[in-house]
Formats: sequence, structure tokens, C-alpha cells
Amino acid sequence: MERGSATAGRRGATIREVAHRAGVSIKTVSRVVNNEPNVRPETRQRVQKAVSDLDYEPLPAARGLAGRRTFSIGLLYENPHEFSYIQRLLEGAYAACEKTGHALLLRPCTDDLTPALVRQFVRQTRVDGVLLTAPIADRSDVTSLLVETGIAFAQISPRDTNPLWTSVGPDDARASRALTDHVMALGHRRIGFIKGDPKHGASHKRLAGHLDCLRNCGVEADPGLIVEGNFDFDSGKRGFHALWQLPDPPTAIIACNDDCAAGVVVAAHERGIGIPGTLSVAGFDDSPTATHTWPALTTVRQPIAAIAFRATQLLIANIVGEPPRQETFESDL
Amino acid sequence: MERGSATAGRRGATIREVAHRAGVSIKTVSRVVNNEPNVRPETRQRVQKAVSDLDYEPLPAARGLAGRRTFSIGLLYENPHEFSYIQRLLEGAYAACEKTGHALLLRPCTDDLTPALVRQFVRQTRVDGVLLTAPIADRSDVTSLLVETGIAFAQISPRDTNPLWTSVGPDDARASRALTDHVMALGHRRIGFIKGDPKHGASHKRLAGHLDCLRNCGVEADPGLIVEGNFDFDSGKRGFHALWQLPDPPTAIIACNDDCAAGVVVAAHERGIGIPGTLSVAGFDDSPTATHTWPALTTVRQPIAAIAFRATQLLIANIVGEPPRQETFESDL
DNA sequence: TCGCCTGTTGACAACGTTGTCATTCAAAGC
DNA sequence: GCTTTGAATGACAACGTTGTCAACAGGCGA
Repeated sequence: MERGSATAGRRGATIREVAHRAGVSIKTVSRVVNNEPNVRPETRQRVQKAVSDLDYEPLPAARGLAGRRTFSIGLLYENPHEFSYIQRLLEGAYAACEKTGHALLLRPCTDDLTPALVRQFVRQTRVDGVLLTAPIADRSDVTSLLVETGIAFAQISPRDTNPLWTSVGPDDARASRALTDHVMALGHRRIGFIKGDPKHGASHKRLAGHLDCLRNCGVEADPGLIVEGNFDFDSGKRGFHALWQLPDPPTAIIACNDDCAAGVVVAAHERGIGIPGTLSVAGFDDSPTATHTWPALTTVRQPIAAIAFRATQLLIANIVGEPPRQETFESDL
Repeated sequence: MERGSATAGRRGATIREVAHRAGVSIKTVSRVVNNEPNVRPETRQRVQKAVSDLDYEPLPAARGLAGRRTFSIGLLYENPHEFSYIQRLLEGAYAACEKTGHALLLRPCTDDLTPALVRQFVRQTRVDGVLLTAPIADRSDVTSLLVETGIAFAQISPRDTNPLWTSVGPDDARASRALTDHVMALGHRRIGFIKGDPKHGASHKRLAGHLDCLRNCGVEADPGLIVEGNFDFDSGKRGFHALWQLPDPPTAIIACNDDCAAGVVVAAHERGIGIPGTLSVAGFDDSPTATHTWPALTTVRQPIAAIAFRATQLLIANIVGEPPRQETFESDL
């Protein structure tokens, strides 16, 4: 037990250690950290050096207790009836948090997310655990940071599962097999497939499921029918054009998600191609796009909110000592 | 200064007051509140009564400091390139919070939101301030609760502004005038208008702007051309049918948002009506739907992220003592 | 020269909870 | 009847920061 060890351990330096190193009182450190006036520039600089040397970050709980403010903002919003992937995710995660009285802290990211940013987030907020959504769930630099820091996390829809980590996701391969099966039952044999963003594990699993199904049905896969994509509308348009210019174009196209499928539909319309007469289109996600496109897409319903709910539950259980678990959800057409 | 007043003031009861009322030690109260074992059922009950009598809610900061856990979960997600209204809202709010080191706590709501739930949220999380998005921003029961409790808040896209409260929103009336103007410039004179959800201030402002523009152009408004709606896809389909069965149907339809407009487009397609040949359709929001519909909709781009960013900035400024402000953002076609 | 500010710094007591350990009391075992 | 055990309870010290107030130094006007 290295409970009250003075040498800043895993738990991070305290204001007292910073004060000691800078040769000032804790109050002066507090003043510098909070940008208060009446500190000699020279002293201020000395404190700032100590702060960055020790990588000091004030503990929000202590600040809140002493200063009577939490440095947090609540955001109330009303979820419309039809909502997007991320809204469903938030919905599920919040529902699980609410049950146990946990707060849900948001951190929207862009694709230039670095481990340093994650580190800053967890250091600053001191969250008990972190939910990693795809594709962040597969960033090994992020997961290893969390493992090192000893912060619990759960992966949502990761590419690979790890028996040591908590993860929840849909059974993408199975869903994809079912979708391809459905399309083949309609009589299609030349089926185009537009891949999703390679950063997402789902993209690979969906392709694997598709190929699997073709093999099972004794249809030889034509590599030319499989084109790149990245989950967005434009990649659907591009995918359509790539497939349609083939000498022997497909009679059906499966896109890796609904936005992409919508791109296919629009591109086909622009070329005057009848849907579903000449070309059938299917997607994944059951997003609003699927029903708002004309004609409505065939799509796989993914229980996103339920997945996020379960992942959050397992994460919280893991925080209080339960072993990690890996679960999979079924989806239907 | 009623700093350490023993009589639970605005600030809420402490564990000590609960203990006193129940005639036990604070440790026993702690045990009951945390559902720990080894408390006589009778004692437990007595404590629970005191807790509910005093409306006691443990202070997260104190818990966090003493117990070394924060009861909060971080959620990392990557925003796709095209995203919905709420995602843009979160994006903007988070950006402002990040600058000042505030955490963003989420609270998704449904339309049966009660002041009691809001109360519970602010009591439990002790946020410094709250962002109210439309339509919650116009819930006078919610705002008056916050005023009474003395919790700072900012309204995003409220129906009415109040010089005492911080609010930020788009200039809906002006945007609507511009859109109607645009449609009329294309030569349309019989323009259908599908209203938005009456709970949202934007619905009323957009209608007002529309009527305003007609009046300015010397066109008499036909009440039959204005039908009910509620912002969703289905209400667009219903709106279309209502307008199309008129003896003298419109040549253009303006829907109060893009989802609704998408409903119009699909319903028209189902009837085999050419767009934009026979009927023109326009919407609001510049949501993904607008570009993913075929043909692409005319829509008004609303700077949602910027609005949320500014609202959050003003809220934080207000928390530290700045006076409330009301601001408006322009939008373009 | 003597106060009197004003700017800088620190000592110390909150803040409200949980963890640790001691104490009490009743039931069980001999 | 006397110890032993374990459940129930409480006293008290953390936890890491900010608010309050006192102390001190140096500059300035009277």
C-alpha cells in the first residue's frame, strides 16, 4: 500500500509538492494556477516551472469542495424520435449511467486524436472509466495508455476483442451474412460491395461476412465487385460509378452503411437508373437516411443504444471489481 | 453571509444534518446512502426518512475527495464528417468548455421532462450552469426552477428572449424571409408551408418570416396553404398529401426543416410527381438529409455549432459574474 | 521621520464526505 | 457463568484545494 507516498506516484502530484519544489506556499501555487493577480512575475514563473515539471493538474473534487464550484456545465437536450448513430449511443450510455448515479462526460474527438489528448482528458476530469467507441476503440496507442494509467475502459464495436478488456458490439459478420443471404434470395448473383472506412472493425467484419455467405452459396466472389469506401455519402456515389462502369455491372449493391447506400441511390437516380427495378441497394445501421431515401433501403437494424447501455453497465461493474466481459448483440433486417 | 448556517439553506443539507436528525453518526448515514451492509433495518429506515425529509443529496466533490472516485464516466467518440443537429450542438458546446477547462455533462431528455428531473440533475451533479436547448429552453417551469435555485443557464434558440437571461439563436424570421424570397424569385406564387413542432420557437418565427415576405411582395397569404407539422419525416409526408389534395395545389413547398422536406420529396415521388419539375421543395437546417435526398434540397444553413459555442461561452462568463447577453446569428442559403 | 497605503506572501481553517479503527452489545459456545 | 465472536455503531483523521486574514516589505505623502 503506497497510500500517502510523498513522491508523486500514479495518482499525480499535489499542490503541496508543487509548492515545495517552487519554494513557495500552497496558496501561491493556487494563485498561479488560477491566474489570480498579485504574484511577482518571477515567482509566477518559478511556480509554472514546478507545475510543468511535476505535470501537476488540480484535482476537480478538491477544487469543488473548497471553492464551491464544479467547473462543469450540464447540457440538456431533447432527443428527436429518429436519431443518428451517435445520438443512440449517448442515449444508451446515459441510461446506464443514470441507474448508478454516474455522470456522463463528453469528449468529442476528431481523427487526429492523440494519446496525449486522451491523457489530458482523464487527468483533468479524473473520470472513473472511459467508453471508447469505434474507431477509437481500436487505437492501440489509446488503449495501452489507459492500461498503463490503470483507468478502466470498455470498447464499443471494436475490431478485435481481448479477454482482458470489456467490449460490446454487434455481430457484424453474422448480420452481413444475413443481408447478403437476403439479397441472394431475391435472385441476385452479381452483387457489388462497397467497403466501409478501414479504420472501423465493422468494415472488415461486414466484408468477411459477405464473402462467407457467397462461398456458402457456391458463388465465386469477383474481386472487381468489391470497391473501397469510407462510410460517407460521397463514397457511395463514387462506389456506384466504379461498379457501374464495369463491363458486367452488378444487379445489386450492398453498401457498408446507410449513408453510403444513400449515395449509391442518388448517383443511380442521376444516371436515370431505376431502383429497385434495375438495381437493388442495401445498407447497414437503420439510420434515418434509410427510411428517408426513396425508395426506402433494405437495411440491417443495429441495436446501438442497447449496445452502449450494456457496455456502460459492464464498465461500471468493472470499475467496482467485476472481471471484464465480452458480449455480442444480434441485429435483424 | 449565511455561510455555515446549520439550517439547510439553498445549498442543501449535509450528511451531518441528516445524522443529527436521525440520531446517528455521520458514518452510519454514509453507510445507508451507499447501501453498505451492517446497519440494523430499523436504523436504516430512520436514516432514509431523514434523508428524504431533508432532501439530502451527497456532494460529489466531497465523495470524490474522500473516496478517490468521481462517479463519472467519460465518453470518447469521433464525429463523422456529416452530422446531425445535436452532434453539431455538442461539438460547439464542447469546444467552448474545453477552452476554460470545464467538463460537459450530458443529460438527454424526452418530451416528458419534468422540473423535478431537472432539479435532480442539477442537485446530483452540482453543475455550475446549464445549457437549455430548444424546446426545453422555452419550458417556463424549467427556467423558473433554475432561477429559484440560483443556477445560471443559457438558452439556445428560444422562442422569446429575456434581457435578464443569456440566450443565443439564429435569426429564424430573417432566414425564413430569405428562403421565401428565393422561392418567389424562381417564379412561384402558390407556396405551401408545413409548420414545425409548435413547441419550438423556431416554428413560429419561420412561419412569421414567411408570411412577412409574402406581404412585402404583395402576395396574399392563403391560409389553406399552411398546414401543421412537427419537424419529422412523416409529418412531411402528411403535409404533402394535405397540400396536394387542394383544388389548386402549390407549385412549391417550404417545410420547416430538412427531415420534413425529405418526407415531402418521398411522398411526391410515391405519387410520381417530378421534383423540381412539377413541385419545388425547400427546407431548413442544412442537415445531411438535405444533400442525401434526390434531388438535393434547397435549404438554409444554420450555424448550429457556432451558436452552441457562443451560448456556452456566454454561460461561463455569466457564471463568473458577467451580465447576461442575448445574441443572434445570421444564416445563409 | 512617521504613519499609511499597496502589493506580495503565507498560516490555517474550512469544504463534506469516506476509510480506519475502536467500542459496544448481544448471542453463541464452552 | 465466562469467554468468544461478530454485527452494529461511532470518533476521528484523512482527502487536496480555496477563502480569509494576518504579516511583512517597500514606496509615498505629510
